[in-house]
Amino acid sequence: MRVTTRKPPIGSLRRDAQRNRAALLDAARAVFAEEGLDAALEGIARRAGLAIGTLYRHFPTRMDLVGAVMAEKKRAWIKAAEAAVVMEPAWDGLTFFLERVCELQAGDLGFNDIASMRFPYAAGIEAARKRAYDLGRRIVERAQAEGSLRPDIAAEDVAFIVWAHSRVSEATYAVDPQAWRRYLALTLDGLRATAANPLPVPPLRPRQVLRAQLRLGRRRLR
Amino acid sequence: MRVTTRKPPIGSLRRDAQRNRAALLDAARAVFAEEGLDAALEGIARRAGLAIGTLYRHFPTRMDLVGAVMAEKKRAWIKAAEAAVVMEPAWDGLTFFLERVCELQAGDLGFNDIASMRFPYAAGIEAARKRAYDLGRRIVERAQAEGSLRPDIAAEDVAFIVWAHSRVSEATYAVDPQAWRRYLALTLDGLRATAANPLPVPPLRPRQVLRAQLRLGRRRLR
DNA sequence: CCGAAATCGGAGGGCTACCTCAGGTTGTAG
DNA sequence: CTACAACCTGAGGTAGCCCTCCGATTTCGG
Repeated sequence: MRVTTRKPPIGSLRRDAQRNRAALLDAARAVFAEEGLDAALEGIARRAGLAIGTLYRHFPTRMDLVGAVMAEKKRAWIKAAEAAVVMEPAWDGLTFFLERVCELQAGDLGFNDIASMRFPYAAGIEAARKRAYDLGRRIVERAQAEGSLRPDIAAEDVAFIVWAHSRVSEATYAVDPQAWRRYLALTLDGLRATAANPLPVPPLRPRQVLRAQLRLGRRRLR
Repeated sequence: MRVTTRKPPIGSLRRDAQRNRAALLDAARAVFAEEGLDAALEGIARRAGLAIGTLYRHFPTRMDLVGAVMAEKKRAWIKAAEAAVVMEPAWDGLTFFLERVCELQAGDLGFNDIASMRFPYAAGIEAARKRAYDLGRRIVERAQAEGSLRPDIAAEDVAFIVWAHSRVSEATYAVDPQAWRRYLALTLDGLRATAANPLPVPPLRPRQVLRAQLRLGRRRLR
């Protein structure tokens, strides 16, 4: 007698579970985009037409769901940075990077949160942010070496742009989905070497950026 | 028989009520500053050492409390604009105005909300914002007439700065209370006529600014 | 077509916040 | 000192959300 019992491949899901998981991700994508990462999980389940228990079975913690929803955007973020860091002239790399990040942020409050806060217990997200910020540093330094980016800027100042943009797109996206481009262009004009006037205070230190990112999070999650 | 009953002057309060009202305002000032205008009213009452019913007796709606707490800052806002609009050169008026507004926003999430959202049912606040925005328009136009401010800016673009700054100071204030000055300086460098490069999209129309302000509010209040 | 395992539903307990109101307390005019 | 209006309290009803748990349902290999 042969034991032909074939277990389903590890990690595979029953068909209904696959369907439900996909529905949850779709709903979460939409809701997180509209409301941010602090959206009500019950609302997501409702929108997916499923019970709250099902959501928790698939994603035991909020961050599990967030991680799954944001996976693609996270990859796009890194890819943009990797492309930007080898562009020539380096100024184009900088503008490409910032434009791409802002594009990802536009109309997606969830990704805004990803880009501007920290989530100490979500390793995947933290890794992506660290990678993006490290690449950002090199992008900045290359543009400075080339002479196009004002030399009194620090890589840490990029965080300002991300924070600022998150609010701008939150306000304007529904009203004019392209409006943020105008604001980003103004910002870029202030970053050119030719625009430089003395800055009143030194940049944040890397540690301070991290603390500032945590601060944003404290208000809304967990 | 003479009726000598002297009613207390209209609007005057019993001494204990005066004390309590002041305590509520103090607590609300602190809590709104830390958490924004959507802070829990029960937390404010708790912090004032009073029962929630007392808070509601003094301030029947949240906006009554907000209005009372923000009165001074509202006046400071208008005063800054009125001073700026007659400064010479006009560029100094513009920078003074923006710096002053950002200073008011810094470390006060409540005033950030006042400056960047709309509250259709709070007439006093709406009047102040309208006045500030009207003066802002003249400040912008004067600086353009003088040639110091780039001509492709619209008064509506000032709203971008307020929105952006609200997030920047939210993130950074606790970590470095002066950091926002650096970001504002960068922004100003992008506004100089000498920094101008073509902008990709037209400014928001006044109506769109109003709608965008409402949008920010929808997420957090009422 | 059966039965075990996987999955699902949704009630339920816990929490926090909103806002109201009836009953007790306090300030003050006279 | 008194009486009453003004004031204060905090329990209580409503609501939304979190997260868990277990009985009911569904899937799927054999």
